[in-house]
Amino acid sequence: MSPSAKPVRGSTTGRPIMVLLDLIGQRWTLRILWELQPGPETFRSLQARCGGISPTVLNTRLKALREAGLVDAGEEGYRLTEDGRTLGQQLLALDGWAKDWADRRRTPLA
Amino acid sequence: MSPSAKPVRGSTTGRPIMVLLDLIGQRWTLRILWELQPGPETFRSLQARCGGISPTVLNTRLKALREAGLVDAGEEGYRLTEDGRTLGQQLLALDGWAKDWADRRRTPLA
DNA sequence: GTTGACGCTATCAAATGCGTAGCATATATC
DNA sequence: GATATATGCTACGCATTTGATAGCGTCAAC
Repeated sequence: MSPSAKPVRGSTTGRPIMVLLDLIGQRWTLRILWELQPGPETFRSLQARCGGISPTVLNTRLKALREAGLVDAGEEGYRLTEDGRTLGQQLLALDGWAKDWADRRRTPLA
Repeated sequence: MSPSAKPVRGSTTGRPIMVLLDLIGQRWTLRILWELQPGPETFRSLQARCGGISPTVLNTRLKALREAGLVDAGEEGYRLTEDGRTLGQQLLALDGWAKDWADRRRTPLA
């Protein structure tokens, strides 16, 4: 049986956004995508970059990300696919948002 | 002591993006933000919208989201704050991306 | 042949999430 | 006052997920 035969946690609609939210709403998934943005990483270097994430979880996440077509494994290790990179763009936008958000939180009333 | 004194899971850097990734990289968090976008919801209606999420988790997430300043509770129930709405904008962008992504996955080679 | 790095699995404990029941409050209806 | 309904939310016990640690099998260097 396919190991990707999970019925999608949060929803049964199959709507892409729900599938995506399910995927990235798992611990470490977004972080892994984030850390892969600069370039390929080996399993162990990626593990280090993610602050010592356990190999069990890292491997599970990498499997899911590969099945989702966001990551693949080449000679240089794991890297983002084309889709992974465009999703990474969205994360960069989030990064900008997060900075403003943090500023706003430090200065409760603008 | 503040109940928000969690040391931030994924990272200890305190970088806003990491704080954000930690927050939204929890099951249901993104989904809740997503469901609140159209307008305020009561605890129970929100629970229903999220496909029967357990009240335990819903309450935990709502607390975190309120502490993060993304959600607040008014007369009409829970609703997005200004920050929550702008983050919601990012999610809308993600929605668009997810649709394209799903299309691409159905058509392996464009 | 030993040392080191690699990807990854095994094992078990701890944290998190879930389903169900139900409390306390409020409002409305009798 | 008793009953009914809806609210937000907590308690409990079990299931799933995550986590830390150890270590295997492979490979290249030495």
